[in-house]
Amino acid sequence: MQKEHNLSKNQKIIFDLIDKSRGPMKAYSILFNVQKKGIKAPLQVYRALDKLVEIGKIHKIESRNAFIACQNSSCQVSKATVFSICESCENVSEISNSKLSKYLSNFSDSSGMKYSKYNLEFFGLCKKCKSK
Amino acid sequence: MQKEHNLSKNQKIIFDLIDKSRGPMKAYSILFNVQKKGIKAPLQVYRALDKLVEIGKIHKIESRNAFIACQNSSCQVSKATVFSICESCENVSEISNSKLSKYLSNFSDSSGMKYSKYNLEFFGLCKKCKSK
DNA sequence: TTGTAAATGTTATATTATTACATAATGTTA
DNA sequence: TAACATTATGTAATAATATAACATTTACAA
Ligand SMILES: [Zn+2]
Ligand SMILES: [Zn+2]
Ligand SMILES: [Zn+2]
Ligand SMILES: [Zn+2]
Repeated sequence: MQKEHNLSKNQKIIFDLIDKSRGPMKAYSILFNVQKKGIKAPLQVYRALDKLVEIGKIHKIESRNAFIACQNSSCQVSKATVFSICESCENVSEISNSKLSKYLSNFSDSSGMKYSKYNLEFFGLCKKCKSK
Repeated sequence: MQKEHNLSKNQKIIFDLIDKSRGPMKAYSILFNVQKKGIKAPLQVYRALDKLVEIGKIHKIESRNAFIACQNSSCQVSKATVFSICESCENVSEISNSKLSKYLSNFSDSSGMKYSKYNLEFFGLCKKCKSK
């Protein structure tokens, strides 16, 4: 049961844009695309992005400084994320592999650290790009 | 057997600084610290960083836009990295766990993607910060 | 309805990273 | 050694990413 978050006006505009986009979007590209809807300043974009990340509707692809809609309906928060990134065409997908997730969520080592969150990015060539 | 890379002047200055530092360093903090050694421009720093990452002497902590010396003598290139990051004190360590590395290096899914690289960042509280 | 938290609007600025172009050092091969 | 290619450097300008500070408004619960 996923908590229903009532997105605010700006949050909804920005989420819809990212959700419809084919790939990850960068903050200033988002800004450019929503200016006709009245969102004029970077900060308005970043605030919405922060909130959307916080509630798990989108994730940040750290190595790309870009944002993608959650492709995994069970992600309530962005605290256990795995992505595959094609280094040629820059296509990004969210991987949901329960065995991998379980393995990572249960990971612990001798450092005494308590891990509450992780982000994993796999890089390589997608099917299309491999065959070129 | 690790290939010996003869670092250039700037590469050496910047690697030594990062290597001596207690934690990850940011590019402009590096710049500030090496100005007395004649490195005056951001680009000089970024070029050295790029090279050092390429040969695996340092790694980039993507979520922090910061750079850390490789703590794992067998890392010849930055292509299979795992870090633990304390969200309170920002302490970062490179995790070298052969079981985990093997698991991740062998990971494949049904997407048809061939993975050649990964970066995993674990977040949590370190021992010290937990007990505060 | 009053208080509080969340969201918005706006301007300015900080931080991170790259482009473009010129020159110098290094290493390889003929 | 001469010629060539590769790698590294220097410098200036600018692009791209992200936050600080402050004023106001909206949503919503006590
Ligand atoms: Zn997700
Ligand atoms: Zn591809
Ligand atoms: Zn390493
Ligand atoms: Zn800590």
